[in-house]
Order: sequence, then structure tokens, then C-alpha cells
Amino acid sequence: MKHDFRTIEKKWQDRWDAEKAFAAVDGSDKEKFYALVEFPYPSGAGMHVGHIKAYSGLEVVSRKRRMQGYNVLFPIGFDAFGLPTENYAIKTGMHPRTVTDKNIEKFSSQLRRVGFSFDWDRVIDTTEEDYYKWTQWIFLKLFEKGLAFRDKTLVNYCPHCKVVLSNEDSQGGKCDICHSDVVQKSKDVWYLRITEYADKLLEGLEEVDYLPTVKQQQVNWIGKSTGAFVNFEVPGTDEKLRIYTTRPDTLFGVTFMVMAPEHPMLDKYADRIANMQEVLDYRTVCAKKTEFERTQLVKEKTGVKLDGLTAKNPLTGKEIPIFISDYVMMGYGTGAIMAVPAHDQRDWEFAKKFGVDIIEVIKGGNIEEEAYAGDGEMVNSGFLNGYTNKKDSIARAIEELTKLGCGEMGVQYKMKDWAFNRQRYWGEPIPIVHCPHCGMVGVPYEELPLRLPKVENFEPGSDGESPLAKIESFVNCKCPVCGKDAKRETDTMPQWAGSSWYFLRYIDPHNTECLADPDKLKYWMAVDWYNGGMEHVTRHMIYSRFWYRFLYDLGVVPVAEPYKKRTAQGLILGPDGEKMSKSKGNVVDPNVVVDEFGADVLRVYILFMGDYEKAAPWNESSMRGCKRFLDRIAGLTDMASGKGETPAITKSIHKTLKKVTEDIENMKFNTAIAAMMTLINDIYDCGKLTNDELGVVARMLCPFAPHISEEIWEMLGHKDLCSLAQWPEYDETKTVDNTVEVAVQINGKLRATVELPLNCDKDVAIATAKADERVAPLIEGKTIVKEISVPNRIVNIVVR
RNA sequence: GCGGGCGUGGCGGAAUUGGCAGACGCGCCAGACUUAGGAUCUGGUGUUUUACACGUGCAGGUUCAAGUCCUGUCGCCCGCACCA
Repeated sequence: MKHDFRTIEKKWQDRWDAEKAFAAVDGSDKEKFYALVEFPYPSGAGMHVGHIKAYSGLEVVSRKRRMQGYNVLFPIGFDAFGLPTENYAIKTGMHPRTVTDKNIEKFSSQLRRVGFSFDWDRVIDTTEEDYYKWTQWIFLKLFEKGLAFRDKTLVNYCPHCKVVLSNEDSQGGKCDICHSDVVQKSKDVWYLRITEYADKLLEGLEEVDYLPTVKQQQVNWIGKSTGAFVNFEVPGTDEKLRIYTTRPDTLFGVTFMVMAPEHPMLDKYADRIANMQEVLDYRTVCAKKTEFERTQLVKEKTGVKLDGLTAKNPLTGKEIPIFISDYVMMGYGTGAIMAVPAHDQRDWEFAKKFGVDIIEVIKGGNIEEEAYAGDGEMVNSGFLNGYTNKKDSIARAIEELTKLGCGEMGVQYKMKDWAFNRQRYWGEPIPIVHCPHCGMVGVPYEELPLRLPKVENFEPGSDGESPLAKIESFVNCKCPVCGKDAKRETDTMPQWAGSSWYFLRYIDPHNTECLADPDKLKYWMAVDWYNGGMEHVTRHMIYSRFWYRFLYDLGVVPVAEPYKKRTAQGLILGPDGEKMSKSKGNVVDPNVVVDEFGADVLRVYILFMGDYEKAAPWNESSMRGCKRFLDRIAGLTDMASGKGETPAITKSIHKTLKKVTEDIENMKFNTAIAAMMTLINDIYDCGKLTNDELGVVARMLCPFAPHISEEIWEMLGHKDLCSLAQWPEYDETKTVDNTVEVAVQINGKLRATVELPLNCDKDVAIATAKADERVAPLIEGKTIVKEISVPNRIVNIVVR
């Protein structure tokens, strides 16, 4: 048969659709397998091959598991709220709803053309009312529990997009959406108290099977550190200067204090600070610096010494100066530090520049040259003198501070609370009413969804106000508690809201009573295997684990962690080896590939091009090799006949089957395909195979290239779908050879190979090796020092 | 600076975890069939001085045996970054 992909791919896609071949079954007593891929953001550009790679991995695993008898849930949906759509809508004058619908249609048709085995009855769209009703429901629950709150603080603000950004969305001081510089702005914003869950998120990592680097990134992001809070008296005031330190045992080495330029104590005691103008000037300079400038490592320490405020070391009673400097951040710890210049490089540099004393309290370094951060014996430290173990000295210091009432043990996290509102139109409205009498009141549950009003103009206001603020019919409402006039919250939720729980909705996508039926949740959760990009490891994954854990604490979901296993695919690079991007013009459109080579070739090539978890450049001529491979598979149909097994082929099939079965589970798709290529080469060399053997080939190929497999399966006379046929089992005994080729080394150098029976006796192996015509002359007349035999592998004879 | 990963032919990449380096594919060379080939088929293809040779970034070490383990070093990629 000819590999006529243009005809057969459409034919089988239609049949899968018509038979709902890949529908997950509720209430089944089969073992379940929930495979999750990150749902796409449906942009106007359509999909690119990177999307296809991201889904192909679990597509293969899902198809195989289905054939192995699992009840598989492999869903897809669209994460469709967000700025790119809104910006596109503003530019073109189309409504975001229309844009979104168009894009989803485009994405869906592309996905179908590739032949993915998604359950199309469970597709979700985060912008649909039935969906975001439950996003709002979860928000209200968070609000009820005090985990959603408003606060006026310094926030990351993107002047270009006119939105407040979370820390996660402004990494490196650049807006994640438009890449312009983010500025710090004081604003009244919504927060989700994710820090309350920091420990649970950290502990949860112990029970899950994530890639080590994924875990590591999450641990770093949460950034837990333990240490102590210490309160320094500020003579002449009632207030204490509170600092956080991980090394309270170095307190005897403190020679000055540093506050962040924005520290509130400065304003409070402005009248006591003689050089307040200098302080204010410095603050202005710092505020103007971009994040980039502030993080330049090489730059010199700057700062201002406060004239009029000092601090008193609680252990020594010594009075020490207070400085302000921008190397101390308001956003971490208490916004102030105790400086130990002998043992902290930043403090050391600062002390050198401003001429402050440097007192050694840990022996072992040369503090004239640089700060010493290593371990050593404590000196100049009163009751801590003589300690050599860091852990002990820290514990003792905390004990002493606690006794004196001027400090206590403390924990800090790098992770900040999640800034949760956006002043934009295309997002979930935050279901809160501001009542002049009752304060902030949640919209009653029975009124959900709080619908996004249809508007003509969804451009944000120049003052950074949400477009919704201009719609009086939306803003003005009655307070649900007292019934008097009130105003609605007009901000919307960030892009990350809808994706924080989508995997739960797949389980019961049409439920109108709750976000998903508890029995169904109990059956399907947790997600068995989640695959996606490395870029979502610290944002989406942490947010969604937080929401999920919150729902668990509410009793809504059955297990504590949502994802049992997490893997990540590597990027597909452009043919030039660079990251694919529109500006470089090296983006490959999957539609073009499907048109020219077919979906099966695209799928096989993407999985064959390299290690699934690593980046690999696109190479079209390499793809031709995959086309050749599938063409040759199609050609097998002309070779197959009713009977006449060849032992060598039988063995080759079982070996390949074993390899493919195992490799799929380990995401070693490239070697699985390589093994099948070898098998096909073997069959071509042999020139024949039986129909049954061809059936096995079709089934093991099916997860990778399902269309051609179905076609072959049908040609063999099967009425059922190959995609749902039984996965062929390999027979271990048929995968091993009776004889093996064993390498013979002399002094570690390969000199010959000998054919030996499998698991043959060590002595026989060595004897056979020595008798070999190429080996014998080389050991003749030499002293044999040692003989090593590794069964079925190697014989090494050491001679002198 | 800290954390993680990587370095193997002309290219993408394999290597049962210490046991025949280079599977599989691309490319290339030669041949066959062809009016033709960006089609198909067959054979070859790590390097070189063709042999007791050399070869997994480089230099050492451990071992009968090292791409794999250890020490040092160079280079690349990714993440975090004045986190107290």
C-alpha cells in the first residue's frame, strides 16, 4: 500500500470523532490514568510546532495506556483570558469575545489535524461564564477565609500595559507581556495570601515526583530561610528597630545598622533626623533607578548616615550608627538589617566605604581582605566564645535573645503575596462590592457568575483605571448585605486565575451545581502525569498548587497535592539553532508540515528529533527520514502474508516491543522510534512477515503514528479501531538470544569477539576466548596475570 | 556570586549505568533503475600515516576495564540574584 496520508488522516480523524473513541468514562471500574498537558493560550498567530511537541509526549503515553486497558482522561482546553487578545481587539476594533472564539476555532482545527486523542467533549474555555463562575467562586472562598485582601503597598507596575504585575510576572524588572521596564508604584491592590501556604507548598514537594530541577526551582522560589528577629533600641524613641538575620550569633560583630530608603521609621522620626533632606534626596535617587541598575553587582555601595538616630546593640549595649542604603530592600525581612561587616561581603564593602569598624567574631578568614563567610571558632562574642558549630551558636544566641526579650526565632520567605488584580477588561470580574456601610462584601454565591459586561470601549483609562469603571450600569449596585447603594469592584483577575484550577473542571466540565462532582474528583484526582514548559514551573504551578491546597483544606478536593508527576519538554529551536520567534522569522507552522508530509510524519519527527526533555533544532531533511520510515511501514502491507514466521523476525519484534513499551514510560520516544526503525530494516532485509506480525507492528506504532496504523489494522481485516486494540505484550523469553557475541580484550584492548551460548559458564567463556585464533597467538608464551569474565558481555585477559 | 544542567563524527543524537563508543536518522560517497530526480533501491561512511595506531572539551587519577567514577581546569546553556 502507498502511504496516502492526505486521504487516510482525514478518514480516521472523522471516525475517531464519530465514535468518540477517546472519551474518558465516568463511573468506570477500570484503573484510571489522568494525563494533563498545559492548555494553550489561543493567540491569533495559531499554534507552532512547540505546542505540538508539548502535547505529543503525553499523547503517546495516553494512547499506549488506553490500549493497555486504562480509563484515560487526556483533556484539552483554552486559557483564553489575557492581555494579548485584548490588545489585539483594541487594535482591530473586534470584540475580545469574537477574537477568542476565532482563535479557539483555529487552534482546535490544528489540534484535530495532528490527530491528538483528546476527549473533545470535555473542552473548556476559561472565558466562558460556566467556567469563570467557579473561578469567582474560589475567589469568594479565599476572600471569606481572609486569604484575599486589599492593601496599599509598593507594587510592580507596567506603564506600557497599565497593569499591576505580580513578582512572578515582572522577573528581572521587565514586564512579562511587553518587556518594558517595570516601575514601583504605591497602589491599592488585591492580594492572595499565598505566603500563608508557603510551608505547605514546600512540604508538599516531598511527596511528589517532579523533575529534580522543577522541585529545586520551586524551593528557591519559595525561598524559606530560618533565623531570628532582633529588636534594637533606638535611644530617644519608644520604638525599636526590628531586623531579620540568619546569623543572630554574629551579633557581637554588629557595628552599624542599615535601613531600606523607604523604611517608615524615617518618616516617623523625620524631625529627629538632622539631615532629613539628604535622606529624602537619596530616596528620590533610588526610586528613579530601574530594577536593572539596582541589581548591578559591580556598583559601589551608596548610602546616607542618619544624623540623630542611633541603635543600641542589645547584647553589648553599645551605641552604633544607622545608615540608609538601597542594598537593603523594603520588600524582604523587616526592611532593615544589622550589619556584620567582618562576615558579610555587602556589609564589608559598605563599612570600608563609610569607615565603619569591622570586628571579627568568627575565626578563619582575613577580614582585612574581604568578609569571611565560612565556619570557625567564635571570638570577641561574650557567651558565644569558643563555639565552633554554627548550628549550636545560632541556637544559643536565639535562646539568649529570647530570654532578654529582645528577639525571637523567625522564618522568612522570598515568595511574596500574590498581587491579584489587573486594571483591564478581558479577565474575570472580581466578585466584590464596596459598600460605604458594610465595607467590602462578596457577591452572593447564587448571583455568580458576575458577568463581564459587554462594552464598546475596553481600553484602559489613562489613570490606570479598569475599563469597567466607566460602565455605570456595572459599577452601581446595591449592597448584598444592607441593600443600600454600593459600588462594584472594577478590577479583573490576572491571567493566572483560570489556569489555577482548570484540571479540576476537566473532570466534570458541565456541572452546574459545583466546580466538579466529589465522586468524580475522588476517582480522577490526582493528575497522574503533568507535562508542560519549564517557564511555568514557578508561576502557574505554584499558584495552582496553592489554590488546590486551599480547596483541599476546604474539603472540596480529595488529596493534598494535585500533580503526582511533572515533566517538561525541551524547546524546538529554529533551523538556525535559535529560539523560534516571529521577529527572527524562524517559526515553523505545523499546518504547513501536515500539508506536505502528513500528521504522522510530523508526530514521529518531533519525537525522534532528540531527547524529549532537551532542546533540539528543527531540520526538515531529517524529517524526510521519518517520512521514509512511515512509507516503508506502508510498504510492509505488500510483504505480509498469512503464515511463515521467521524466527529472527519474531525475536526482533519482541525485542522492539519491549524497548518501545519501556521507553514510552520513560519519555525516551527517540530511542523507541529508533528501535522500530531497526525492526523495519530487519523485516525488509528478511523480505517477509506474517499478518499477525504486521498487526503487532501497527499496534506498537499506533501511539506515534495512529493514522497509518489504523489503515494497516483495517487492511488486516480488523473491524475495531487500532487505537483501542489491545497493546501487544512482549514475551521476555523471546527477547533474549540463545547465543551472544562476547568481546575479548587483552590488557583492556579489544582483540576479538567470540560467539558464546547465553549465560555460559565463566570458565568456558575464558577457555573459548583463549582458543580463538586471533587471541591465541597474542597470549602465547606470556604470563597470564588475571582473567576477567563478565557474563554475556566481555572477557578480559591480562598478560605480562 | 549562588543553584541546576551540558560538552561524544560533517549534523541531530545512542550507549542495558564501569564492560565491543558512535545505535537510529540526516548529510556525504559509490552503484542500480531512470528522459529526469529534492523519488526509490543496494553498498560504504569516526580520524589518520591501515595498525600492537588514535579517538567522547582539556590535564591528571582510580580500575583488568572509564563517555560513564574521583580531582583540577576550560567552555556553553538555563534558573535565581544586594534575600540580610
